[in-house]
Amino acid sequence: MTLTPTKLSKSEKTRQAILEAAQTLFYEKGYDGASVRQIAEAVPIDPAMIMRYFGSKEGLFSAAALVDLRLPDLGSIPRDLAGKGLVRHFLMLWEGDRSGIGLPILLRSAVSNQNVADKIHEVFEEQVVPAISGLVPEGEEDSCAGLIVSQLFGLALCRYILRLSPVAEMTEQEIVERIGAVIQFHLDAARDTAGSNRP
Amino acid sequence: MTLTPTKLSKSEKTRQAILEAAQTLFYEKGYDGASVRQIAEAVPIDPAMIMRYFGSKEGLFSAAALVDLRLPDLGSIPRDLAGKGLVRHFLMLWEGDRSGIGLPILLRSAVSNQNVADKIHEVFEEQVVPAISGLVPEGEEDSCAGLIVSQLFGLALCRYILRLSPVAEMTEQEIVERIGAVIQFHLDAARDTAGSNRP
DNA sequence: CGAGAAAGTCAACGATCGTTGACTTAACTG
DNA sequence: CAGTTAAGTCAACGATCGTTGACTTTCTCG
Repeated sequence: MTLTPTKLSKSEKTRQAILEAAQTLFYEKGYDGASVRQIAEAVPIDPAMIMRYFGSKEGLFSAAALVDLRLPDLGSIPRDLAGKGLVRHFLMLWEGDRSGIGLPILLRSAVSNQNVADKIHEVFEEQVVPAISGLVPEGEEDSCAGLIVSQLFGLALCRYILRLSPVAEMTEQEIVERIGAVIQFHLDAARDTAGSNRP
Repeated sequence: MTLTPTKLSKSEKTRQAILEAAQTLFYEKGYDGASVRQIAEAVPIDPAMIMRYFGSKEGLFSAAALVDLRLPDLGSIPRDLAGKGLVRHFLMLWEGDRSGIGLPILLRSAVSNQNVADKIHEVFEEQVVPAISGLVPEGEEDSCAGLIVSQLFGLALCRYILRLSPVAEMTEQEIVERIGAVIQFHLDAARDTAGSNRP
């Protein structure tokens, strides 16, 4: 057989090892701050292997920072719980297992890298806007989603990146309640203001 | 005289020129992204002069990223206008003249630099918390300030750094109204929840 | 003018970076 | 076992970085 003795071929195993080390370092230090050599040293493997498996540092980053937000169907929960639900889901991307690390990686690197910022635009349009489009009137999805993302990105920035004391030390529950109320506020505001400026 | 023929001594003029070029480039590309050589080329001057005037790249950054938020006295305006006022003032740091560029510079670099993140902590404790401490009950200042800063930093992140379409394209007035309402929401929530979890 | 200080230039240092190609070792196949 | 392919190592490339010290130019003042 050309395939796996136990589960994964040998090359696939090192490929995964590289990917995990890359995710850890890209998450901690961003795209520019994490060097190919440091990632290789963490595996450990020769830096040249990274080029063989992923072509370039950019190729490695693209493979390490895939984002699938797996946003829940907000239509299936009571409308007035959507705010808290979104915050809880968002917190899990940072505090949960490795499967949700894509967005944290992107956010850490987007500030100093326009290509990465563009990737966030894609995630926004393909995953965030559709998820909340059922909750707000037509024509309000974009601006409402933008305002919600502003609050959630600001939360992640202060809590996980800057580690601003009060925000970093709040319990998960406190965050869900106080930020959830704000997200809910945005959702309700979008419903209320709709039509007020229409022909 | 040893001093100025017109207004500034020659050395002070180039010092200012270096500082302005540094602010522009640090703002656009962050601490790591902007090199001493690029800044020197923009002045234009030899890179060695930067070391003579500011000692090191860190010294230049410290001089370029001084932050004085000049927050207004929130006690002198109606309490229910504080939210919008804070947002308006915050937007001016990015869209106003060069005098308010300190925080934008810090924010751009803090994501990939722990030293800069610590500087933001200082600004938070010395300037932000005192400014809003008169508006919320004792014991709530820190958490309330943290939540407000979360929203404002998230706004700056999406509007000026990521340039996320809906947030970047809103008019200043729209932002003031919709984000201002959220800031006001945080302030009111801090007043309401005070005492509910007290001994 | 001429001496001395200030302002500015120049070339080079060691370090790190992403990337490459030649080479060696391990694994699989006939 | 022999031969081919895959997996991994090694040394080096050109580029850029922050920083340094020696040098030259410009200005100031006795």
